[in-house]
Amino acid sequence: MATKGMQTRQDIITKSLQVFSVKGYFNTSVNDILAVTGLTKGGLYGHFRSKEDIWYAVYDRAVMIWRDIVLKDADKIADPLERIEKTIEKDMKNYLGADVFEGGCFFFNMLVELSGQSSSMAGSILKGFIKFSGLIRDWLKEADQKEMLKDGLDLDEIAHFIIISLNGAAPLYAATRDSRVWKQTISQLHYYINQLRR
Amino acid sequence: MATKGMQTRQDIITKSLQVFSVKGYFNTSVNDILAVTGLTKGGLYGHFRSKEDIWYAVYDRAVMIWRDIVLKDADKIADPLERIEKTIEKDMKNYLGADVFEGGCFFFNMLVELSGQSSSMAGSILKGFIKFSGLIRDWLKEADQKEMLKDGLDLDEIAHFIIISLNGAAPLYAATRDSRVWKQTISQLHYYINQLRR
DNA sequence: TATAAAAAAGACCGGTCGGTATTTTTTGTT
DNA sequence: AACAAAAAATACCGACCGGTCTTTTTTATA
Repeated sequence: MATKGMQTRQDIITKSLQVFSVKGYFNTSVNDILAVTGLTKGGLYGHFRSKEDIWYAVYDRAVMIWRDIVLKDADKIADPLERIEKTIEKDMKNYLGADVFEGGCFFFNMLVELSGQSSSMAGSILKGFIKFSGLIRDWLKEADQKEMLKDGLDLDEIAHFIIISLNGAAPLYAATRDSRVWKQTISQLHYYINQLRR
Repeated sequence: MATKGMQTRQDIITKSLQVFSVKGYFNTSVNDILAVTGLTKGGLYGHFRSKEDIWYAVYDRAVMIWRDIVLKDADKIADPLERIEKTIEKDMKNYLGADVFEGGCFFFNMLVELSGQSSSMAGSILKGFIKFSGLIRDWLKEADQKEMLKDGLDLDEIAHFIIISLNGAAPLYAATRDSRVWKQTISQLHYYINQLRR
């Protein structure tokens, strides 16, 4: 029944994701998307009602891709600190460093560009970061309960700081394409986390 | 001689800086700048030849403002590690947290938005970050020469990491307006730097 | 206060923006 | 192969984009 249409829809999302990640939201025109998909206005707007609609579909896809790379099988690592370090490594090496999105980290790029306009789009992304931060904090809490951490640490703050460092690395790598950026970030966060150990 | 004109030119730069920092480069239209300056097309284009020209003037101004807040009197602090910590604190508290630019960190926002288009504009900003990173590294080197640091540290890597963390904090604060973002970043970088001490 | 130069206003340019309505083509099913 | 429905193409819309040109107003100086 709905086979060809669904394929096209998925293709629009896949291609638009790359364009958005490189050119940003505002500087990507619908015509850019038409050029990259090979469609025409009518063909495109048969699948999406607006450019913003496309973006939301793209965002959902990006979340799936990221999660699949960074969080997959994380629960199989028993040691919570090792789990955190492995997640950091995946985020830097397999996600950012592997150029999964041509423009660097789709989420962070979009947060920067859209938060000034305080739209609901920026809110979607922010929620994602808060969720990721909460996950790291839960893992830290788990490590704390296993008495692996020093006393008196602010686990929320530490989780935030890790997210912040991962975020900060993304645009610098995207701008330079120098793999040292993410390699050094892994290295320094490894050092940082080791200092938390009891 | 050239008094009124210069005043207007400065006013255009001041107002455009805020608009660019909030709306970004592409989503800021020349009409936005006209609205905020109260000028008309003719009036504006008498002072600048293009939107990009305005941006470069804005960038130079932003550098001056940032430097004046973050680096002023840094050389008066004898202890290099203390100097680094004080600089971090100024960058977070007096620059980012003081909402000097409405949209957060002008430089980082612009780097994110413009690096995808690989224009010379992104290059200008990147050079600035590299310079800042080099400054921190020099200070670390100074600390190392004074035997304040542990052995075997990669000072370049550490400098990069500090810049990355400062950068990562900016958009998260801009999006949330939660002062904990920059406060925690100060706190965590303080902790991190202390671990470098011999 | 006359005057030339600087500054600003205002009308206008071609091109592109996101989006719509209608027609044509392709698709999957009988 | 017929046919209805889905998909895509085409032509078009008003609004806005960055930028130019000419005219009017304001400014500083003599």
